[in-house]
Amino acid sequence: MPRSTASRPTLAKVADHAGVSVSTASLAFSGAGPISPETRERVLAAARELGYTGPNPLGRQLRSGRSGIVGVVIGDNPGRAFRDPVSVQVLDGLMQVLGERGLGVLLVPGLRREGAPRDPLIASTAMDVAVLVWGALTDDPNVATLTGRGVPVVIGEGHRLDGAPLVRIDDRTGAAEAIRHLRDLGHTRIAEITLPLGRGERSGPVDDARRALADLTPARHRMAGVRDVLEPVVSWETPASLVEHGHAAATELLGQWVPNAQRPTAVFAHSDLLAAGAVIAARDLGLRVPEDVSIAGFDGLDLPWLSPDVLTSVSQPLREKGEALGHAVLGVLDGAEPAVQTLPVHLVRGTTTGPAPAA
Amino acid sequence: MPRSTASRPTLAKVADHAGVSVSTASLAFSGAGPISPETRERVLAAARELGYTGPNPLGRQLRSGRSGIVGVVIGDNPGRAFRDPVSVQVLDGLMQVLGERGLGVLLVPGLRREGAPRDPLIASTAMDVAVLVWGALTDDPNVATLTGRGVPVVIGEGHRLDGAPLVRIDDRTGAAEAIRHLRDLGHTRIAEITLPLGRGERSGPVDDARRALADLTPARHRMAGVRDVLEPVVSWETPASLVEHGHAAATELLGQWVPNAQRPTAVFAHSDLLAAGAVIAARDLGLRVPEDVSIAGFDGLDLPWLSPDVLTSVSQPLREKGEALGHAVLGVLDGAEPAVQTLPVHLVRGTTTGPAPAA
DNA sequence: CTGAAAGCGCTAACAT
DNA sequence: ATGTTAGCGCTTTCAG
Repeated sequence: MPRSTASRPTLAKVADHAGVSVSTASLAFSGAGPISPETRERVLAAARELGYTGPNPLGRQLRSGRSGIVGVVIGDNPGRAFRDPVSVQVLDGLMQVLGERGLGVLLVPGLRREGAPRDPLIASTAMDVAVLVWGALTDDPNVATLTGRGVPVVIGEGHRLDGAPLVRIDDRTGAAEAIRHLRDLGHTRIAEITLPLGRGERSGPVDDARRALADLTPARHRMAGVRDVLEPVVSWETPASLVEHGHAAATELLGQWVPNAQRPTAVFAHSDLLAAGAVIAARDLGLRVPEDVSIAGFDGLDLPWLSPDVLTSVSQPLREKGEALGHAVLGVLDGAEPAVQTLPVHLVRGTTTGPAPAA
Repeated sequence: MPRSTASRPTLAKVADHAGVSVSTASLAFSGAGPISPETRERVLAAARELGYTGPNPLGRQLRSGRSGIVGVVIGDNPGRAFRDPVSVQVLDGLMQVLGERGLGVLLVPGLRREGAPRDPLIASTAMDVAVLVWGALTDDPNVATLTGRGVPVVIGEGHRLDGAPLVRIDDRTGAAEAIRHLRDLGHTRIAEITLPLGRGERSGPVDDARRALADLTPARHRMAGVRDVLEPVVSWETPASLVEHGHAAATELLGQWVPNAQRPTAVFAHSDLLAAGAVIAARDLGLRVPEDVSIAGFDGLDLPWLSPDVLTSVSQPLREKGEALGHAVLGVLDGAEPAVQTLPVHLVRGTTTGPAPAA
């Protein structure tokens, strides 16, 4: 067995040992051409003897011009990106599809902070395609760097980009459906807890000016959907889709209300994690869900720890979204025309929404 | 702006355009040699004109023999691996350290199922080092494949492997500490909810024979730590560290007990997610925590959704573990001697453990 | 079916 | 400080 310090055998050595040419030896491994079974076996035997485990990927990559690597650009901070089950399920579907084609997924942290130097990985790692999954902004510098390098981009969230496939969900319709559901239950004072509208961790009420500036598409489109049905009595921005931020926001929205009669009777949160935080906040405030306050979310996550409550939520097909992104990547590699694909969402009623309390 | 279909300019073209040799042009980008500021600027200007954004990583990699990629082998299933906050935090620390050295992290799914063909990525993707973070078994076929290829391995969980650095936590001491805490509170009937002992999703009671076969180190060592202090009245294996499995296990352990007087007064779970499931199960059974039953976990996660309860838990330094793994990887690349590093853990008391109820 | 030859894009000796 | 040269390991025409 060769020591790790020893140089590994090369295809040339194997060919030599088997008494064939390198090109023939190459064929024995790739199977991409005619070769007699005997020669093939002879080459493989020689390889076995020399401890050659297959063509060096680096040589293959340079020759073929492809790395077999798909960069997945995750937002601000890896820890945050993966703390969110939404991201995780999308990634899962994506890896599945890419894995079947032998493509590896490279995690690339995007901008860490506003104005921070762009990640060197974005600027110089080998990748055949980059997938932007979380929070691509208009004029995102990462996008500029990548396309400048000639790395094609697939957008999994964010604005349409010329020449790049886009996979999105029907945020606006979904949000509208949730609000319509609440309105049909008799609710008129509905509060909204939003996802982040842009970079810079902000929390607090959203006014029309701020709303007009929203650059992150999920929040932007879901806010629009809400207002397709009615104007929320108050809209509260959170810095991230985390339970604790939903809790904090709901505590503001439900707890500080004087006089009590003005308190919202329903809360629509832009994510299930935020909604779950709101449910817990309601419990902590001594409010019954849904008798005193109805709460609906967005994502359709399975949250066993919210037991016995089951969130009413706009369910989005997360794995499918990942898979669709994967197919979009394959399409790019195969030279297909970039397309926009919109995945449907639908409201799933749980136990956290009910009729508005009698005035 | 060149179209994506057009071939990108090469260093040779840039050198030509700037009127210098390729090697000089290379120096202008790498900075790894003497070059006059003027020439350098001339080269960069030429590059700008031609839309050359830097050396092609594929060429560089082949030449230098390094891919700049670290493979992170995740257990069975990506979705599962990232649903667990423990994995995520470790990954976060790892990416941070590697990112600072310009190394990218490639996610590699390990065995999907028992007997499934090994992932082609393991067998043939370019990586300078592989990190095994989740559930490496004795004689793990992935490990064999990787070392056979000459890819050095760093173990983040699992058995010691000759020549490979190992980063572990002090599972056994931590578990013992948790049990000692419970015993000091007067508990004698303590039940245990374990992490998976091996492949194959199993759930049910663990007897001595099964325990002897445990191949996954976290469960193995934590079980040993428990028994350093006392023998649990019952030990229940789960198929994965998920809230729902903790819930199911605790429902068995606490609910089915006839006569009631035999019911365990405390539960130690091998993970916080399992423990959280146990807390919820206790609530669902109408048991007060900690008055009727004390519950302790392992990991030291922040679980805001368990509010108002705060888990008593053996806290492990997850980010630090990831960082230590990162440094171990750098060590391997720098030719350092492989070492074993054991990180300390410590018990953090929350609100879920209290004195044993009076008989 | 097999072999010879060219070259993917780059870096690192070595020579100047 | 710059240029010349020689590959890194492989795949892929193109001949035979």
